[in-house]
Amino acid sequence: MTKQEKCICIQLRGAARTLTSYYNAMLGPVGITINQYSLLHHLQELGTANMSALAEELRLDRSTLARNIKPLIAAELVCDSAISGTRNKQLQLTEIGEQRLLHAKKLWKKAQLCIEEQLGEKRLKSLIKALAKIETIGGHTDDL
Amino acid sequence: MTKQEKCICIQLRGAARTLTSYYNAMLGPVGITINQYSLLHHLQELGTANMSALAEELRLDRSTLARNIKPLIAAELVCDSAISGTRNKQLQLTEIGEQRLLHAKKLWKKAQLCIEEQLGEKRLKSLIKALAKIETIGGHTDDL
DNA sequence: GATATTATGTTGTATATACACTAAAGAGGT
DNA sequence: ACCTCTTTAGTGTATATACAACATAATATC
Repeated sequence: MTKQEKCICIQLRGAARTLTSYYNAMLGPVGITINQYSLLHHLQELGTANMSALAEELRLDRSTLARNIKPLIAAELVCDSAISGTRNKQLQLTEIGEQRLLHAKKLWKKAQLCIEEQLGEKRLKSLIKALAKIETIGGHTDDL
Repeated sequence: MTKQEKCICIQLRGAARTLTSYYNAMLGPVGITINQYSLLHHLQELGTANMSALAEELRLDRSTLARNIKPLIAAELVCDSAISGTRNKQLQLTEIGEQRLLHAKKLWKKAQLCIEEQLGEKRLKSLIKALAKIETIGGHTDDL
């Protein structure tokens, strides 16, 4: 083997798809995706947040968040408790959202542990480090 | 540090987004995305292929490929040389497609090398291995 | 207080992705 | 030739993602 001829980006994207599919399958019984899980989880951490704050927390574009949050609001897992007439939203989990997240956490943990085992401690550590390094490319070195 | 509390899947997705954005920026001058680059590249390798074969090569759903290939056909980088009335497509690069890919390859190489350098040989190798391991999860152990 | 600037959220457009379904072409068996 | 089963491509729907543009609210500046 001479060089790494295959595109690192494409390989990374492929692995992300595969892993997403795995987590989604594990979360199937709760009826949310891993992406939605992440959104709910971060919102719970924040307690309350407007779109901008939540988007920043999730490292997503505001417009992306606006679209991702729609099905969650429709399913009443998230609500906006802002006073009418104000532009600044007050997003938070609903009761149903809290319960759903609680349930999801168990399944998430199972999935996470399973992947950790499959990878092994050493490979996991180096993976996390490599991913962190990649995140520093092309800009945002702001937080942390 | 006790455990890996952050979701591996979400971290992987984030890194994939970041890296995609980087490759896309590098490919900007050619006017194609890294995803489209991958499509063109694989199609060139195959020479000629129908949708199913190309989708399998790319590890994508046929319907995904159908959508991804549309802008490339519209831009006349890819064409279908099948006889009219036949269902089986004969996809291949056009002249423009070949030229564009040739140009893109140079920029891709630059991006790839830059990332390889940033990661370092050791981290790169372990990353590739971890990604390969992840790809074996949840199914397709068919090829290789 | 009026105006200029910024923050905030949404919409339009485009790519990326998959599952379920449909339509139609091909292949085989009788 | 006719019928069946499979292959092949495309559509509908849904999520995920970002950039550009916009409208309006909030804030700062004068």
